Amino acid sequence: MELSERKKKVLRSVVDLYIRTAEPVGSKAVCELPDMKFSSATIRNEMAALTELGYLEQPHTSAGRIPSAAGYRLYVDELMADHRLSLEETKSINSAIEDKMQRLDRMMEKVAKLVSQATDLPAISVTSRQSGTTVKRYDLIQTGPTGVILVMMLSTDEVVNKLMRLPVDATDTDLKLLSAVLNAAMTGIGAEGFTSELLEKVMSSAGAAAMLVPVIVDFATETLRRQGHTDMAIAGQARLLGLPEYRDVDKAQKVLTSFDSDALSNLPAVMQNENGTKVLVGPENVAQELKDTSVVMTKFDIGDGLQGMIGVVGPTRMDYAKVTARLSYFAESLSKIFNKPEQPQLPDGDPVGEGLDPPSIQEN
Amino acid sequence: MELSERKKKVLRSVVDLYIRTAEPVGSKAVCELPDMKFSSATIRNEMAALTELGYLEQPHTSAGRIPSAAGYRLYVDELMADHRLSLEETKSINSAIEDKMQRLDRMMEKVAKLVSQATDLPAISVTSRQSGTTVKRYDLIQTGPTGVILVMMLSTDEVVNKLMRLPVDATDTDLKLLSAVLNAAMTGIGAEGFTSELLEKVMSSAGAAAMLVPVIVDFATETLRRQGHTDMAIAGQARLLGLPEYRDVDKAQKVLTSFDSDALSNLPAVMQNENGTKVLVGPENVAQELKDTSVVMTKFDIGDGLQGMIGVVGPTRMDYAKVTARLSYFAESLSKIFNKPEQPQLPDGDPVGEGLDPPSIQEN
DNA sequence: CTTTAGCACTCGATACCTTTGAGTGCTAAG
DNA sequence: CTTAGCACTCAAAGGTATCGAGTGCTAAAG
Repeated sequence: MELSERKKKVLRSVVDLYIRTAEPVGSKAVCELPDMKFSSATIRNEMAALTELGYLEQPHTSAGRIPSAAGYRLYVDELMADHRLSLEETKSINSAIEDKMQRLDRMMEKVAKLVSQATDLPAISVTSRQSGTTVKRYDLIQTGPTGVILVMMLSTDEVVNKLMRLPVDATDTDLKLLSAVLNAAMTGIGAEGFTSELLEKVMSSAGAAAMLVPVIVDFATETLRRQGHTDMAIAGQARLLGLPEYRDVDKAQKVLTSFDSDALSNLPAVMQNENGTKVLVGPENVAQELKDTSVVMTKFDIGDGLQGMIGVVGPTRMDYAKVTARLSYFAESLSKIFNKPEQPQLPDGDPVGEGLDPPSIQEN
Repeated sequence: MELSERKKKVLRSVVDLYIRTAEPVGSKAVCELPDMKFSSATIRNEMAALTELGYLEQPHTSAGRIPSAAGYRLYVDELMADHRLSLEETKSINSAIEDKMQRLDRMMEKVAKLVSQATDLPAISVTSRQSGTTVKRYDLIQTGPTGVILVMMLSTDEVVNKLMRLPVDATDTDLKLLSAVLNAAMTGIGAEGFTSELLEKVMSSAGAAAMLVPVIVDFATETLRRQGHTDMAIAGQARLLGLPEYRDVDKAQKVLTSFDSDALSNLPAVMQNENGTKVLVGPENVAQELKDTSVVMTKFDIGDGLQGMIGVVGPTRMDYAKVTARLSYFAESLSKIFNKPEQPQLPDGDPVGEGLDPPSIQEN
């Protein structure tokens, strides 16, 4: 059943006001809004109806109304105005992302900080990698009589290295042999492929530098295993305490504690089949600790099988329009940067992420 | 002037009780302690004297006493019992540090988490590197027609790499030439040494792969600059909210916010000339935000010009004995691990870090 | 039929007051 | 020097009255 235009307008007003004030909204406040042409009594009737329909709730008889989860859903899906970013906002976001950073995890830490700043809420950034990474290529570089650097190039084109010491002298030829063996036998297989049989086989044909093989296999296994891993950074936790709903220390503590625990580690799973921005409202959320708390997450593509996500955690009352707008913009900027890896380039003036899917919302 | 034995005993009792209960300590509570053989009236007199001397304070007339900053100092310096770790405690610390981890920063993140767990307080881990790092050696590895991996070995023996793309085909010989030039001209100099004259000089003699030089110089500069940098991880922020003194959200927020800002970035400077454990008590602390808050930090050596620190942040009332004991033990274990880089090995059963300097304290 | 003004009612929030009790300092006796 | 006793202080806790925002309902007006 479709709501009347007027009901929608009232509902939107209530949500907007509640987002701004964090306090139950009364009929008077609504009817005093600039473009509301009805008296408080009429509004009262509409609000009573909306309460009946389950879009609003009443904390107690003589208080105003607050939006229910269903009310938020309707708001996010249909009613909220899309919040265009001002020029200054896009500028400050861009210049923040601009400094090219070298290491992905450092960068994502920084991004979390920026998102937190932009939204005034705690922010999360996640990178997760599909498993199935393999080593594409091994190189060994000799440094001094017993020093050897192992350089591995992964199937994701990421390059990792490790410095090793060799107890006996090894010639350049020994190392060339070893790397040839490694490249022949140990490329294109995942972490689970490094069996002890393989290890033995490689060692037997590896010549003088064979004692390096276990170290290499260890390192490779560990590296590949880590590749399937998710990596998460959180910033701006303190901002939570600035919000009226978390003046109650116990509530705040529950939420903050859930950051430290791995309550959020199933976020990637939840987002797996989603695209664009997803709003998780209220109870039965990713983590049970987060009643009254919503999570807004946006996925973006890093390339190379890497999956990036940024998001914020805040009260269900948060300003969804602003938050989703900023997240989308961040995500889009980041996507652009990652797709031109060598010369990070700013996305230009276009202020809103038009290419993204509309936000979807999940509730209950 | 030296305090009488009895005064010391009373002072110790007051601090101990206050640490346990977080509430002003009355004469009755003190005289009910097992080995206190005087009546509450006597204790009252002693406490009045200690207040006179500035070691105790009275929040208001009819409340008990709490230790002043001076009181804490005396306590930490002379009075506190050294808290020996139980076997389980050492075991759990060891097994936690045990999993060898590859990347230093990841490891320090993990360590912060562990310290936080062990002390039930927010924990900080810092690694800082003296500047003055240089590149010791360059290697170029060709991967496919246009792919090149740059591997740099730093004077700290750390190895970093970067994947680059070359717009034109380059032969193995071109790369050999380039790396020879790099090794000849660009080793042993710091970030400030990479001038544009040097860049030009190197480019002119670099042959076919010369266009890589600016990218390499950029990367090297950035890397070296980062080397002088401090790196910090914080864990367990939520634990702060569990403490009675931070039920006041505003206080808690101030402290937590100071984590996000760089208020703590001068910690390394403060610790520069200190060894062992340092206790920073109360106001005029590292960060002004941290009134009522103390920081306990322990330095340890990572080697290779790297400096490690772990510490906790908590109320001035924190259990110094326990905290310093655990920090020392952690620090010692970490030192041992870092000094046997290839096969991390557990420190064995010796429960307390006897080799460390006695804790020093700074106040005001 | 819709809108609006009026009004009695509800109930959390606030302010004010009282009570309670832990803790003190002082005095005087042991 | 130590201790029991006692009057005094003052924050914390609890109880009561008041206030007012907001409601639902009714009846009149459009």
